[in-house]
Amino acid sequence: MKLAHIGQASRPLPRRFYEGSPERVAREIIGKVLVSTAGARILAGRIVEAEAYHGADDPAAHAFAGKTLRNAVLFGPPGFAYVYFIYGMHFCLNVSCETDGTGGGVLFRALEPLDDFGGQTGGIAEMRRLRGLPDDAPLRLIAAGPGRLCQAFGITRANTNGLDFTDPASPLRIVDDGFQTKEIVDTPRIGISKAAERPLRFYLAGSTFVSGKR
DNA sequence: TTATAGATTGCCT
DNA sequence: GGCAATCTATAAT
Repeated sequence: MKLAHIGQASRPLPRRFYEGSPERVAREIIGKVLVSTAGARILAGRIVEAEAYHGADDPAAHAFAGKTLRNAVLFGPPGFAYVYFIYGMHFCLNVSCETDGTGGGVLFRALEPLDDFGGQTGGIAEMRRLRGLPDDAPLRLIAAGPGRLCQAFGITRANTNGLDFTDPASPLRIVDDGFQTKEIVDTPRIGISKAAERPLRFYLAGSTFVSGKR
């Protein structure tokens, strides 16, 4: 699809949005829209859940042990995609935060699938196909969870790690479509065993697309 | 070199 | 609720 057809809302959030603490970025990214133009259809989803991961002071974070080949993106400039492979079968998507040289990032945990973006429709059918779900599968099964979200967008470490979210030419971007978030809830992070008490998980109050049991 | 835990998901009982 | 799937990073031998 031609980017020009997507319109004003396609302008990616600027670099400065990602500078500073992952905690602030995780909270403020709720309500923004993740957009992929990598495939045949434009895929879009509203970010309804995210978690913050710091560096040296956060034992649960990949950046905690210092910079390695795997987590190098977290220590680079803010606004870049960090994708890792976990449990032998799932990918998880993060965006780097903090200034160049400091480790930290935000994990995308759940999206509300959006069928049309910039006048293009059919995104939800494509996301269901990528997830291997039947045509009548509930919407919330598409991207409620970090692994599901990546599968729905066709995201792998090979095709996404290191992408610049702020580059207008990037196939993956985060945009503000004017959506007003009413209330954002913070809770402890999910699925970790270290520093599990810190309230660094944020989600859109009332959203049925948040991960976890219901 | 071998063992184990992991920012998860889906299927089984 | 329990647990297998299946690869990687890191700890232990």
